[in-house]
Amino acid sequence: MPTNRRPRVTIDQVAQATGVSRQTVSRAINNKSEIDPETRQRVLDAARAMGYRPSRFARGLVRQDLITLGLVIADVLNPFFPEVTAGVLEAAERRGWQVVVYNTGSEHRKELEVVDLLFDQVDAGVAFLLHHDAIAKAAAGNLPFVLLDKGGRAPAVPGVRIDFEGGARRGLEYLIGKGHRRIAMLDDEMALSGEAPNARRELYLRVMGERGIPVDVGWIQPAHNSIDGGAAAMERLLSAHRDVTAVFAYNDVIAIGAQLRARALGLRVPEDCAFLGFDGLSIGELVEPPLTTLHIDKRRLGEIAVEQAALLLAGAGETEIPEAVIEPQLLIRASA
Amino acid sequence: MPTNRRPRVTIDQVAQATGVSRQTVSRAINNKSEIDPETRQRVLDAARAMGYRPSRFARGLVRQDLITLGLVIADVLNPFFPEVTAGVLEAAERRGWQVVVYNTGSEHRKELEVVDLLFDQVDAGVAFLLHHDAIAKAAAGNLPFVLLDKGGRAPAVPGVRIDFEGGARRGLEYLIGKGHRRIAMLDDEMALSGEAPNARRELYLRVMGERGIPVDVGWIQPAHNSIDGGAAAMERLLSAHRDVTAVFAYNDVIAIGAQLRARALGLRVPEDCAFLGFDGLSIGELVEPPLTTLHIDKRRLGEIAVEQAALLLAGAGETEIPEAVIEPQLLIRASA
DNA sequence: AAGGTCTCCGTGAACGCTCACGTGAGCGGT
DNA sequence: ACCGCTCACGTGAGCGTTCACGGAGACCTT
Repeated sequence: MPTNRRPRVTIDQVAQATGVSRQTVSRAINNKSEIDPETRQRVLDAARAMGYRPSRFARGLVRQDLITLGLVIADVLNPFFPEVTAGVLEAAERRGWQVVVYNTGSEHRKELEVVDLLFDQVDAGVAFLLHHDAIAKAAAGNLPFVLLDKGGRAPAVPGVRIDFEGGARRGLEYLIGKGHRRIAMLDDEMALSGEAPNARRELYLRVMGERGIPVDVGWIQPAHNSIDGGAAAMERLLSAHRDVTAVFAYNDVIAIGAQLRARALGLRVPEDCAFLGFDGLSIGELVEPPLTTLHIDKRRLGEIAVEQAALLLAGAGETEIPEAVIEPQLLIRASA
Repeated sequence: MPTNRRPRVTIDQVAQATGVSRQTVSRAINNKSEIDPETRQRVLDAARAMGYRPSRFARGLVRQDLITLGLVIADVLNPFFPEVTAGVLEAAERRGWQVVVYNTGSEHRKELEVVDLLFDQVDAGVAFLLHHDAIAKAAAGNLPFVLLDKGGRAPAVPGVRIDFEGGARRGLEYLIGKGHRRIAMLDDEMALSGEAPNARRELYLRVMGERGIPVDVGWIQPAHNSIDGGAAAMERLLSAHRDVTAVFAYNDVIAIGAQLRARALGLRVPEDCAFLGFDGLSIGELVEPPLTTLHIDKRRLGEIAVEQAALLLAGAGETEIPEAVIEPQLLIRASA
């Protein structure tokens, strides 16, 4: 259905129509000097009338300074990503780069596809990638490439590491310190299927072990990464283990869904059951009671990644990139 | 601090290093036939070793089919925009377009800047623009250009119109039908400063007039477009007019902030004061009680805009673009 | 009148790639 | 020995710009 493209109007055609050379047209279009004001206007008028627009390809070919950054995220609709995006956009703008955005939904096929695209379309990439082979593929090509959230995995790839271990530990110890013993975990079903080790669940098991608190397997519920997913998981959890006193969620979105459902089912928060999220999304302030969570500076995360990409682009070796770690901070609101 | 860029490795250099012609290198890189498997491997290895990556400019110059869409939004952090973005991204991906995103914060200077950038960097633009001159500038250039949310203003520019009048009327009449008479409005301070006529406020005044309900000027409070802004505006409103029974907000974000603050100040919702938002954001479900609102299909909005851009790109005149209107639907949750 | 400056404009060349060809080597069939 | 075919590869041209020049004329200056 898309009709055939209209043919491109070139600078030469404008030149011919105006009776000048292409260089003069170029001068007019780019607002340069060495051109008679009247001629400039004539050219501009003709250009507009003919629908002329310079080819960014031809331009980019000759002036090598236009940089495009590829930003790969999992889900625009998850509030986590817009915040990272804000950081990336800002840092990129400061450098005069433009940013093209790709959404993968963490689907395996899509991730691989996007990595391929990246090589063709951008000068550097900054990405959330879940699947091993997509990461490997991205790292293998010779495109400056930075991983947002590189878990313990993929040490060879430059990127920002979020210290999930430290964060989860702080959170769990806070819960335990408050006297909780029956602490359930609502895990991301994706992270569960992914090949990457899940730092949050591992830490959960480890800390519980350290404190000598027995963990019932039923306490770990996989949840779809969404409000509804969290709600459904909570309902499953409750039907089997009504006695849990605290819930540690994979992230805020799941935590919020869970807390909402728990309240709908008549539980008091935090008296009957406390909730602890992860990410520090601002929407955590909207629910009642406001969600206690491990806050990640997502904006900074995006900025750092761009800085690293800039270093890579400037010719730094992958080993020269300084390690960057983001430390989640316990943000006590009221749900736990 | 950014070191000097490393020079670009060209196809000819790879060719020379491998002892073949550039065409053969091209065949290897692009996975084409008419090449010996062993040669291909040799070339690929050399390319990787030398850090070769084809120039997207040179490529784009010869094959004319790569399309880049520019998406201009006001604020990534406002949940309204990610939803639109999702629609745009999806529609663009279906067409094999890539999308570059610009954030303006609705700042006048930034809007003008971004419009300039657009002309250089993309093949078509889809934008939220608040300021008149930015819109005019965008429309004047000969870049296929579509306005997301074209208010009654700018009839010459193609774009999607959101029927704020119809929506606001439905919402207001619902409130009035519920018996409310002292209905305040929390308006966007930006839209107030902007030159564009504010359909929501106008409708508010008109409908109130039609129903013979006198409006106190103090009932209209400007609010910064954020949760906190809504909260602050609500507090101002309450300190002057404690007797309002309903609040009609410019959008959900402001409504949520207002409702949160009202509850914090001891008001019961909706008994003491009802709240009506605009946009239909999913975060409206998180607050207590869930926010009643005029729901806009934001995803569809993005999709339609891309469709129109595609039409324009295919050579359709601006007048041939079918009018698209999005109708806000009253979504009754519990806050009103 | 000769020289010098300024203003305005045009001409190759180059950017890095792909496309449409052209070519030579190898091989089987007659 | 010839034709014809396939396979692997190379060559010229062209995509649409900008950059570094070069040059013609107008206008001063001495």
